[in-house]
Amino acid sequence: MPASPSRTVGSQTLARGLEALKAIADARDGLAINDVGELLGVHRTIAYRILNTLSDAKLIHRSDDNRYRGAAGLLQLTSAAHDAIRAAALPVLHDVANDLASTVSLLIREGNDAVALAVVEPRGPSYHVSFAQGSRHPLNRGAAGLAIQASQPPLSSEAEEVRIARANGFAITFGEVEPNMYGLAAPIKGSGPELAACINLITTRREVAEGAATAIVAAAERISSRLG
Amino acid sequence: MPASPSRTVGSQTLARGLEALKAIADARDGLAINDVGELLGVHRTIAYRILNTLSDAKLIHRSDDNRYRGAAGLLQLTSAAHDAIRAAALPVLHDVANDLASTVSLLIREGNDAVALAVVEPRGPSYHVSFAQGSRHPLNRGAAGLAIQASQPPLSSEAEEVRIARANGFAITFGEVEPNMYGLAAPIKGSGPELAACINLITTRREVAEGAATAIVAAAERISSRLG
DNA sequence: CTTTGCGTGTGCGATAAATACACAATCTAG
DNA sequence: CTAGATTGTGTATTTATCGCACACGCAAAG
Repeated sequence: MPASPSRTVGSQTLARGLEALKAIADARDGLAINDVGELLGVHRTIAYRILNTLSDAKLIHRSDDNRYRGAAGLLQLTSAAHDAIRAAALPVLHDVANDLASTVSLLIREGNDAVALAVVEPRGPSYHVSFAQGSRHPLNRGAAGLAIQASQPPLSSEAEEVRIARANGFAITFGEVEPNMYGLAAPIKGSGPELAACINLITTRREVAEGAATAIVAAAERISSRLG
Repeated sequence: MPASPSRTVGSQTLARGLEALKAIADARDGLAINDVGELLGVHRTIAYRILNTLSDAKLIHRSDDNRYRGAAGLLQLTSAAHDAIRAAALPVLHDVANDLASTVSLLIREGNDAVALAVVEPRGPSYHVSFAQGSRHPLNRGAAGLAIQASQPPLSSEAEEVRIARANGFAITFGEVEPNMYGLAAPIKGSGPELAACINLITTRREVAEGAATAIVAAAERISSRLG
């Protein structure tokens, strides 16, 4: 296999369709056919047929005003593979977020990224930071990446911080993902070899991060036990 | 426009890709390349290229065991158009579900269907019925369809039951969607002309349905007010 | 060690599917 | 009514897809 410097082979039509789908899902007020054609840089009739196919799949819906918006069929796509851990984690995340008045999230490993499966903000009008579910950052940056690696069996190639995190039961970092933000993460054990996960707290206040370790570790263990 | 009896024109490649995407998202333990090829009835290499494109879009992820599973990018597809009403409704739905120990849901109009944007089951080990979010049924069957129509300005063509529902502020039906199930629904007002919605309770017990009307109507109004 | 089998990734010619154009139909505005 | 903007469809052209052939890596068997 000659190391391929080029991009992976794919299919143009599908890629265009997915691009259109994402754009429509993101648009708060829908997109018209011409918007989509322009966005994709293709003839209007191409967009028309792509939109037809997406509509047939119930992933988008054409409203009476001839604009396309995301359809409820998108909700069915939330992967069954992640449903179990999400369902187990959400109530715990809510409790912790409210107790600590901070944003907490559930992250899993996907390739070399940590991605947010769920993000829960504290109830009420407190100041707190947040970020979008589905967002991702590299595994080698931030507390979440350390905790996720620590949730897996030790590797000879792993960094020193991972070993420390595994020994401590949690990881804490500052400014590695976002400037001036503390991250505190604990691995979720027993999530299986194909599902490495952690729970993560993010805050701007040092004293919150340092005082939350036991609560976060306990929450991770509660989630683990709910997975049995 | 001559009434077209044939199917809408679309694009084959995109349709196959979406079919693969749905199958993978549904599979609890992922799919291998050959599974996908067989499922689509196409050559393995076609599936391979489709899966590449879906992976590039971060909608699926290829794990170390070479199986494809739904990726967290799917979460980003939840339509921005529905985010506002979902976020406004979810806490209210939780409260009502627990208070009444019944499954409650948020439904919106999509064409001639009512589709479930959110389904919340009561906490705890009580007996209750449920159904999947994203599922749909025709607008002209069940309490939800009546309530959704009642949330819109009156039409001359609308059924008598819709007028009654609008006058009462809620609708109640029995066995129209599922046998032996009571449905109780209240329109959510002020959701805009392109977003007709209702809140719906489903139960097997007549006394629960009949006693819940005021609570459901109040919940619908709480959601309305949270949309301002 | 070699052989066999299985699964993955890629190059390439044939062809079916996507593309872009032309035109019809519909609606709104003036 | 005309003019313009938008949507939908038939159709020739062409390009992206298709499906095969083959190379590669790995693991179990001989």
